[in-house]
Amino acid sequence: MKRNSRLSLALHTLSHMAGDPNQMRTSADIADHAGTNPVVVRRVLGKLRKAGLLTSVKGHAGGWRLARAPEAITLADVYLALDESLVATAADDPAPSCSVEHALHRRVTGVMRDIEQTLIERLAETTLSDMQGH
Amino acid sequence: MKRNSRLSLALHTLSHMAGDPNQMRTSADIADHAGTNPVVVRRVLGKLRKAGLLTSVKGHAGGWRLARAPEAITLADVYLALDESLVATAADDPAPSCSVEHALHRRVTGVMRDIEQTLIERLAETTLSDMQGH
DNA sequence: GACGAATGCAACCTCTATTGTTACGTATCA
DNA sequence: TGATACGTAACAATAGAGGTTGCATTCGTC
Repeated sequence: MKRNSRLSLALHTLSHMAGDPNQMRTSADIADHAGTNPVVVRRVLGKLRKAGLLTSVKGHAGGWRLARAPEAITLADVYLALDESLVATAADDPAPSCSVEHALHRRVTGVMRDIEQTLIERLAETTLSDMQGH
Repeated sequence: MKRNSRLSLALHTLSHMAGDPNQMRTSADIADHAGTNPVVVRRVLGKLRKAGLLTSVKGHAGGWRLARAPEAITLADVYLALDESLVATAADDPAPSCSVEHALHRRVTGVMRDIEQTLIERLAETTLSDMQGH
């Protein structure tokens, strides 16, 4: 795995879980299927848990499970949970001194923010159960 | 600069050029405005040139200029010229052995490809001249 | 209560991608 | 001929992500 592996891992895992929502899965099992490491899995799934998409149970017979029905989880939920803004630059550049450049800068960041927002709206139209369909 | 700096630099430069398409700009000037380095600028703008969005002139009084009218350059052109697929995993994972996992894998990559395609379509709706309007 | 299994989390290493920088070749125009 | 600017290669420095180990904590079972 290399690029966008977090999003890929999240989608794989969630899609897999959506096929049998009641089954509890351990990070070790998931890591085996994904060809990675339990700690890496817990790292990514921890973000999904914080976003309320998954629940985790500690201790013996513990593991991970969907927190909601697959119909109630959209790809936008997943994308936002991972908190990786693909398009938008997160206010990294210091505001330029020149006022003309400043206006230009605001215009560019505004456009990129719009694009990101549109992408999120499109993602919100697809749920995990939509992905299940053959 | 850190994340998506290439796309950001490209959009800044192109948007700036769209405001006065006939003026020739040197990589040094652009680098000054963008707060970076002439070589970095030439690197990024070289991709835009290969994609036919810019023309460059060597030698004395040389520099960079738009190759087409601002109305004829969309953000999708820019994105594709930079050749950085933000969403799609470029067939990096080896196909899983288990057939069930294989089907799941194809489903997930298909969804990610759709997402990328959606993003590109959205980008194609905005031109450089659209960005000029405040 | 003790033991095993699982998450939660921190620290670290390694690898890769990107940026920044220097240097040099080449082309163009005065 | 000389100044200017692109084109490109090579290298250092940095940042980010994945991988790994270790350990504390929690929960079920014996």
